[in-house]
This record gives sequence, C-alpha cells and structure tokens, in this order.
Amino acid sequence: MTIKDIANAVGVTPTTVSNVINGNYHKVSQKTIDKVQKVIQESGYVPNKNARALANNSSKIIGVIFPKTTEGFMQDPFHSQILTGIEKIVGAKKYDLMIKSIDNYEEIYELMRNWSVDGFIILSLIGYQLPQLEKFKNVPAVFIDTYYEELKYINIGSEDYQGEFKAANYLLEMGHESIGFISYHIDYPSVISMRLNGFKDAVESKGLPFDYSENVLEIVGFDPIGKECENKILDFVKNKTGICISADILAIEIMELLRSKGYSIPEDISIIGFDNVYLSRLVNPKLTTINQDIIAKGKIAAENLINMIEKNNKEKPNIKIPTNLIIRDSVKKINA
Amino acid sequence: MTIKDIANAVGVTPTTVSNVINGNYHKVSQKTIDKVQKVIQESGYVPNKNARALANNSSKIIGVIFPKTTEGFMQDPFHSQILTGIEKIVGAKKYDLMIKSIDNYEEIYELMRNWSVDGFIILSLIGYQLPQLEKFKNVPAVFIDTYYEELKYINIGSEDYQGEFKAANYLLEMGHESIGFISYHIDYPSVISMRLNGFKDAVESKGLPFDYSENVLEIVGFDPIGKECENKILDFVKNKTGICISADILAIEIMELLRSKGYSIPEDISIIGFDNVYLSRLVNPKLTTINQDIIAKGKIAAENLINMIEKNNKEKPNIKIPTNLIIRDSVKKINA
DNA sequence: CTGAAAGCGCTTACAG
DNA sequence: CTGAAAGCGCTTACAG
Repeated sequence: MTIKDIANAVGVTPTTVSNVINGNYHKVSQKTIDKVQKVIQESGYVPNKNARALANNSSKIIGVIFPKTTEGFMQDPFHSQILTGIEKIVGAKKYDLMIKSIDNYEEIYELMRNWSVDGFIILSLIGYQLPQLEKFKNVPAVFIDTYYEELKYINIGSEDYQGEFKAANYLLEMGHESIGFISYHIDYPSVISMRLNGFKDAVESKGLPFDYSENVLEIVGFDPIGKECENKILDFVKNKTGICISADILAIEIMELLRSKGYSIPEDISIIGFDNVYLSRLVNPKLTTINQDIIAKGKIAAENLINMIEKNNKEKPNIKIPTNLIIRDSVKKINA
Repeated sequence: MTIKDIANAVGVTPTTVSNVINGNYHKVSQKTIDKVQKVIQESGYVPNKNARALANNSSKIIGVIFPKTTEGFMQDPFHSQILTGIEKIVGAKKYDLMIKSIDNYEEIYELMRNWSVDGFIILSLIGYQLPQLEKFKNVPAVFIDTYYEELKYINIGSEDYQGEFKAANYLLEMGHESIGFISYHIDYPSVISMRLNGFKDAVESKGLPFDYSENVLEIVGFDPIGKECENKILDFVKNKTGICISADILAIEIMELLRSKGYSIPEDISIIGFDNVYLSRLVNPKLTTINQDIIAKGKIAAENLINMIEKNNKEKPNIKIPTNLIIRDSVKKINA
C-alpha cells in the first residue's frame, strides 16, 4: 500500500493524495479529501517514513545520546526516568525515538546524517567538548545537566544549588553546627559543584566557617566500598554531627557503611541525600533528601527540543526544575 | 556528500561506489576499491540510511516495544537493565535502536512499516494477544518473559521455576517448616506463576503440605501499602517463619512494613526475595535473594533477534537464563 | 570490471 | 483544484 495505490483507487494523482495526507487542504476540494481519507482508512495505509525523510531531509526522529560506559548506563535509575519522560512527550508529539550510546561526538553527527534526525537530547556528556563539533552546529539539541558557560544549546538542569542549600540549611536549623559534604569526584562546573556551592553558602549564611579540606570529602571509585575509602569516610565523619551527601545512592551506601561500624542513624550522625530515588524511602531509617521530578525533567527536555524544531526557536534558555526538601527519618534535632 | 559526489571525485559511477561501500569487492578492481575508500575517508561521507532503507526495504533498525503504562515503564530497574543489554548488542552489530511505548498491537505493525524495521523485541506484553496480528506474522520478533504455549516467537525468560525452587528449598534447608509465598497479582501463565510452581514443588518435595489459601498471599495495588493490604500481610505472616517474595522490590517494601510493626528480620521472620536488584544489598538486613543477570537477558534477546534477521533463522527456541541463590542476611537458621 | 537506467515511496515547485 | 515531472540518495538487475 503506497500513495500511488491510493491515488489509483480514488482516481487522482499521488500529488493529491500527498496533499491530503499532509493536511494541505486548501489545495484539494472537500470532495476529494473525503474520498482519499476514506480509502486511506479502509486500506490501512501506513506511510513509508524513510521515503518521507528522504524527500524532506527531515525524519521526525529524536535521538537520545548517552555515553558508552563500561557497566551500562540506563541502569542508573536517574537516566531511565529521564528516558521515561522523554519517550512520553516524543510519542505524544508523533515523533519517533532513537537511542544510542556513543564513544565520541562524531557519532552524533553520523546518526544525524544517517537518518536526518531532527534533534538530539544529550545526557551526561561533557559540554565543553561539543562546540568543537562544527558539523553539528545547526542541529537542534538539548542538554541535560550540562553546565558550560559557553553552552550554545539549551540546558535542562535542576535547582542544584538551591536544593543543596535547603539540605544544608535544614541540618543547620536542626541544630547541627559541624556538618560536611560528601560526593563522588567533582567536576567544575557540574551538577555536583553547584550542589557544593549551595552547601557552602548555607554554611556561611549562618556565620559558620567553611573550609574545603575540613568540610568536603571527595571520594573516588566507591562502588563497592574500598578499604582506604572506608577509612576516609569514617575519619571525615568523626567530628561531625550531620552530613550532606550529593546523591541518594551514595548516601545509602554510606549509611550501610556507618551502620556496619556501629553507628546508629540518626542518633549518632544525621544524613541527608539528594535525588529522592525510589529506594530512599525504603531504607532504614528512611532517608531525608532533596526531591527533583526527574520524569518532568525528561518531559521538559523533549518539549523544548520539539519547540526548537517546529518553531525554529533560536532561544537557548537555561531551564532549572525545582528541588524541594523531603523530611524523613535520617536527621535528628540537636538541642542547643 | 552523497555517493554521487564520491563517484564524481573518483571518476566512476555511483554503482561502483555503492559496490565498494557494500563490500561487493568481487565486482570491483582493487585499484578502484582503494581510490573510492580513500575519498570516502577523506570526505567524511556518511550514508543516508533512509535512502538505503527505501531501496532495500530493510533498515537495520531494531524496535523495542513496551506497554504505555500510566506511571512510566522504564522506571522499573528491570526494564532499564534489559534495555542496557539490548543497546549494547544492537550497537555492536551496527544496528540502530528505536524504542516505543504502545497502547495496542497495531502500533507495532505501523512502526514496522514506517521505517522498514527489521525486527522487534517486545517487553512485558501479553503474549496471547499478539498472534491475532496477522500482518505482523513475518517479522522477526523476540519476546521477553512472555509465557504463552502457542507462542510463535522466541521467548527469552529466566529459570523462574528453578530459581524459586532454590529459594524455597533454602528456607526449608535452614530449618523452616512453615513458609509462605507473597506476590503481586498472579497471571497464568507468567513469570510469577512459574515462580509459584517452583515454590510449591520445593515444599512438596520435602513431604510438607501445600495449600494455596494457606501458603500463598496474592496482593493487589500495593504501592504504597494500603491499610487492608497491611493487615493481610501481617495476618499471613503470623504463623510462618519464612517467606518467599516474588520480587525484591516487594520484599523490601514488606520488610519495611514488618519492621515498622516491631518485627525484627531475620530473628522473627526470614525473608527471601527474587531478582537481586541493586538495592537488595543496601537494605538492612541485606536481602537474601535469587539472582538473574538481566543485562545478559537483554543481550541474549538482541543476539537472538539479530540472528533471526541475518541468518533467516526460523527456529523459535525458548531460552531461559540461569538463576542462582545469593545468600545474605535476611534468612536465619532454625535449630531443629 | 564498469556503467546506464530503473526503482524504492514520498514531496514539491510548476503549469494548467 | 489537479496533475506531470523531477528529485531525495540509495541499490540492483542487466548489458557490455
């Protein structure tokens, strides 16, 4: 079943059928429109989008790009939720979705040329590398969580700074005066460095001193916990009553470590996470954390991208979705 | 940059360039091959796959299909891991990946015709509905976790029966004599009903009685825990020392419930899960469970599908990946 | 070994 | 309002 078959069945030309399919109704009489639509219905015609893309140099395909990491990327619940949000909008807007993990940026360009992909959503890549890809310049693209001052593309992020500020501030308001921030490796600028800034400013806003070597612990290769890493954490925690941890997953690992060393939470030490992942309410104690609506983030990314594509929108806003404190059981109040 | 441009640059025709690109070397002189490849390299030529698909009626696109559920599907860590495995193989074999959530089966057919998709991996759909889709008959397709006796397609599952047998058997060997099985709604046949069979047979293999109403609790709408549901669980658990739960996520929810009601695990009651999800080792106590390599499952699905496509393999094997017991801390030994 | 030509299914100026 | 024709970038019998 092709446009030509429909044209023959109705007694018109492919041009006319095409015009009906594409909604160019002002070029076709109502009578013809009706006849064509009837045959399309009855025949179960399905358009060949390869042909369409070839003729249009546009596919209505959105590409989602993520880095090819050793242990698989989608495993991270964060990314699968992002993808859930993206898929919803992309489907609703009648686009198709391709996903691809890549080793280097040239592959984005390749995918774009392969299928005349109309736009990209780029997850967790390092922003400052992309602008080098000149060939990629005119493609609509949206980044997620990419902080890069010269970013030529829309970035969809979260209120990381504000969220961590709220987290630290909550600890402080609960009477904690000696608090710390633990994170995986910190890139600058990045989601994590923003969170660290929020932490720092909250501490200083209370007139307390902030000193990197005293208040911040950056750990590497922590999955699963290595011995020297354990000791660093135990050491860091010793003189503190509350800890902000840059991600729930890490917070949960650390809670597990502390528990195994005889700490009880929050009696001995208070913990606050970030992300509000599914399991954060299932651990014991239930984790106090900062919530962000990650599915919404994926949706917003897709909506913005499709707007850029369809409205030829040239604006490059920097969007941040809100973050808010979720109080559960891992922080205790300290009486002054 | 098209094939034609390359042909002009080298001084041959598009036919020849096409033959080089497609590896039909026996049709081209080595000298020409070299010249063409050199220009392809230098020009950064990227093939237009829409044109290729149009000419070939084959796209080298694999479609991954999953149901459009209210709350988003990929959120389930199970599915995102499957997708991780699929994406790895699909990429390695130089295919492209489209993903789509659907409401009804016609959409699979539509996607297939739209892009000349070469094959599908179908997640969590209800098998017995698909064979109705006559149009879909000749498309290579692989199901995941679909039990349907008349299945006309390959199914990639796990040793669900054997896994749950091992789980129940472990409880029994640890001295538990009164044990139960808790699950969400059970379809027949399904992954869960297989697990239930394994449980039942393990119990009976020890000469112990199995009675559905006594040994099985099927719960509905358990997220988050409703009041009447709580009571059912507490009631069910009362006269038992060990519980097999059909999924880690549910096991973790139930552990949380029991803990809140004053139970201590495993002292008061032993729990064993299924899946070995990431968080199962992060809860307290660490969850004893049945492991299955879900990423491998995705890989196997993709490998089988691509084999069907490329080798025109008509076999429809029923593959089951192994399951094995992971002993952690949520089961205690009962002294006889 | 090489090339001319038709075809895949669509779109889009352009003419009438 | 309708249609004839060229074109999108490939592939593939077929002829030489």
